[in-house]
Amino acid sequence: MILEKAYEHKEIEKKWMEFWLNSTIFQVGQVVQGKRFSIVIPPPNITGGLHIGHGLQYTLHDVYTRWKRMKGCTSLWVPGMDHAGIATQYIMEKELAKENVTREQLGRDKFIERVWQWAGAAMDRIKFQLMKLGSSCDWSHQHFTLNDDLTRAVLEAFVRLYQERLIYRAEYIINWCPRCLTALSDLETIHKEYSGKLFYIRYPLKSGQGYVEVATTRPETIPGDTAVGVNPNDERYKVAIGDYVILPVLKREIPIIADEAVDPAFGTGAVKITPGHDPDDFEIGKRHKLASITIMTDSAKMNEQSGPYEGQDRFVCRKNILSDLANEGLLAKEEDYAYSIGHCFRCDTIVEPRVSKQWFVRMKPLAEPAIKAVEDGRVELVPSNWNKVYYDWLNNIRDWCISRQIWWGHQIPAYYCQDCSELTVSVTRPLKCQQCNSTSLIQDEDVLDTWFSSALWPFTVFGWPEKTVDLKQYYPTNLLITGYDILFFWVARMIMMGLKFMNDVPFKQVLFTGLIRDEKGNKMSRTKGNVVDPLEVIDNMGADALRFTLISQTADAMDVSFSRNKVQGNRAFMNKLWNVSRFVLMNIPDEFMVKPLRAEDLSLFDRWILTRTNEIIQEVDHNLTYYELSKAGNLLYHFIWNEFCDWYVEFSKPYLNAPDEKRKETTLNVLAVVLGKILKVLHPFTPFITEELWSIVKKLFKEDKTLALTAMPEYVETEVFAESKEEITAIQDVISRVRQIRAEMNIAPQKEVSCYVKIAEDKYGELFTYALPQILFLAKLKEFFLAAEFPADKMLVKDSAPCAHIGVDLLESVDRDKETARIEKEISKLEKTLNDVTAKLIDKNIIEKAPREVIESFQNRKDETQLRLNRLRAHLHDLQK
RNA sequence: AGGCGCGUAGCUCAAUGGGAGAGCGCUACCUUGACACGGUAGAGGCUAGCGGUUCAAUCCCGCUCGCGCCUACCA
Repeated sequence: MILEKAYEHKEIEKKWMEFWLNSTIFQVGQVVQGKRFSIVIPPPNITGGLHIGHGLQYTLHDVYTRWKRMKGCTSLWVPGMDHAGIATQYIMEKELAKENVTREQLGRDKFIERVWQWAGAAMDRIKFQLMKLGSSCDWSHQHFTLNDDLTRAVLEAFVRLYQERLIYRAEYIINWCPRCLTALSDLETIHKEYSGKLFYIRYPLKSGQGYVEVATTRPETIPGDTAVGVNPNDERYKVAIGDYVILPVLKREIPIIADEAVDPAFGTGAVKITPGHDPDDFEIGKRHKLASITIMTDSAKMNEQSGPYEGQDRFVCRKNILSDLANEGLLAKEEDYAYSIGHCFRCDTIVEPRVSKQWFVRMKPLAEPAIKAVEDGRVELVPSNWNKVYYDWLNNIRDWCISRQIWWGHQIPAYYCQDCSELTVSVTRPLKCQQCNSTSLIQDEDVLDTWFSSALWPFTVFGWPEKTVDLKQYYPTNLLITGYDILFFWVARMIMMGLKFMNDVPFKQVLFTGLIRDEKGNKMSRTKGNVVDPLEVIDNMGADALRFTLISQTADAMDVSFSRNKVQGNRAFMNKLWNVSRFVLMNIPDEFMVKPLRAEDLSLFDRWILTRTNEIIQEVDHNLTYYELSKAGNLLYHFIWNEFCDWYVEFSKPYLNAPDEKRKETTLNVLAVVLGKILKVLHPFTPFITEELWSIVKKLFKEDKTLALTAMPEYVETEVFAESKEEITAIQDVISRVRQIRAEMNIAPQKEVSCYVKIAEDKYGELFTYALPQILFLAKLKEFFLAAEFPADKMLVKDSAPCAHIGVDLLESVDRDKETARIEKEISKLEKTLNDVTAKLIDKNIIEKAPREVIESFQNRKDETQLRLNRLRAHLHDLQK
């Protein structure tokens, strides 16, 4: 079978994608024996398609899933998606806006129905994208956070935490998005640097004798002030403590209080206290039993508490208040001031801290075991420099606001009695109030933070709270792969919840990936328009090329710049692999079957490539074990291209074209064996092309399994011949030197010349004689002579390698100037090396203190360099005669 | 403010306590029956700066400069 001349990924990827989709080879059985590997997907959300960052993460998932499968594990990758409450609702509202409909007009049920339609389409699209990428998920295990089974589990978890008082409902200051009209957790509030102003405002003393000056960035919250705070040790204000000031604008009396939290060095040392709209002030207010006044509506317009400003947007109000203060002479000064300000993670609106009744998870008791799990190694973070960040966050953790005032999500299973206002928390709707038996119960309107359900993902996908076989077999999972950006959002919370509900960690290792940036290192974002669509890249250059590029670039969770050029380079690599396979198949006769290799049949070249193949197999295994993905990728790239293709295949050609049938057959055997191993080792990285090639090559081995289900090759000691490497190096050196001379002397590539070598050691005589066909072929030589002395009657162009002194007879007059220049250049290089190494060898300190091996290596380098230098100097001398 | 990371060839990035590499780009030659998504040869770097440890530093330590990110209740 002859392959097409170039690798065309489109047809082939389509073929294997359909095969994988329609077969059950990636489905794990109900009850499995032996080693297991399980990994759950960080569920992509249904707001849109996958981006290139997903592409990286899911490629790594697939590499490990396939690798473990080929290493004999029952390998399960659980796919799924999450419902992304706020984000999805945001998008749906925008969709509805196109139809001039609001969600309120539609009503909750109809709205949810619409979102489900959207979700269905989105999930299909994501599944398609995952398939395009080559993902070997078990689709029979697919989950969605809002499906009935997971919903039940989420509610169950909520109820249990509530019963243990780890979930509570309280009035508290939270981050409020005035656009999404919902509470946000601290993590969903993105702090950004903001160039604003610091305003100094005078609050007149009640006595009428002067004023206290406060500094604030938010004058519009003045109507909410219920005190002015100073530090108790601040001499300037000691006498004022307990006194009252008149709140500007509203003319209300508020006390001057003392609190340690006030920094005397900042501003004027006095601060307005607004418990209703500032988290710190809220805490101070609690300590001093101050009133908390909410001065804005839920969409951040000033409310009736703001007197004349009622109805104004908060930023309009700021301007107006400032101008009123100025008119009254109460605005002392303003100065430029940069500070950070919270924004909604989804819609980027500036959040408004606001007091409201919300549901919270008590985090301290959950965080402690999670810290311990990483400390004692039950969970290993890779790379481990994330440990510190993880500990730091958990040690300073605050309670987690989990209620959201939206419709799309898990509705909180809390029911309020309309008659006695008793609260009942229950997975299923209670028939009557537990207190008064009233049947008039209303469920809490709010839904849970999406991340609450995500935190439960590693066990809910296996059927929790039922004690299922899956749960027993696949929990804890082996590995979690995700971006470091959701260490807190997700990883830490999963560990906490896993320990809480399963009494065991959710995964043993966490591999963090970097973020993918554009070619210039900028963050990708839809607004910048620099996002890369993985499907477009796959269509143009192939999924394997994309995968291999992503793998080769990822190291130590460092951010990577995505480069189309690199994908192009790897597409060329795929083509190279295709063509070397084509070469092997073209040379193999019909009916040929690979026979077991016998050491005595192997040529030097065979022994060498088998040695290298085994070394690579061992190294790649090591790299994957230690999450050195880019090393593994680069290793394979260079082995396949620069060793197998550039050298072994070329060495093999003279044998394939020679009459020695036995030699030819062994060579074909080795070509097939090495190619087969390459396809297997490469398969987790580039599944499509390797499956396709294997589907043809496998006949040679009388195998019929699909490549994904074959066993990963292992290091075979009997196929390792250490001495072959040095011998091959000598042969390569001779060939390279001749090629160099030819190139520098502008000898036409097709012109065959003669070559004379004076070998450095006897053993090379035998070696070069053995490799004569290869040397003649690859150096494009007519004749190759082993000589004690170079023939005196020839004008040779000479060079020197460690194994031999080489003279090439160009059969034309040598340009003496050119040759002189060439030799002088090389001499100067060698002289530098010689000087460096000689200096080391006469340095007493080094001689006395450096290890013996190092000294020996210096000595060897010196001898070798000296030898080559002598030869070239002699040659130069001859030239100048 | 604290923490983390980065600074190596034109670009994107590797590497190692003892001779600095790759991919792309660039130059020259070559359409040679696996491959022009190719081949052969080549140019290009006082490894950000300063100091320290060491016989030896691109690598280990400290400082400086530059860049990026994360955390934080600096009004």
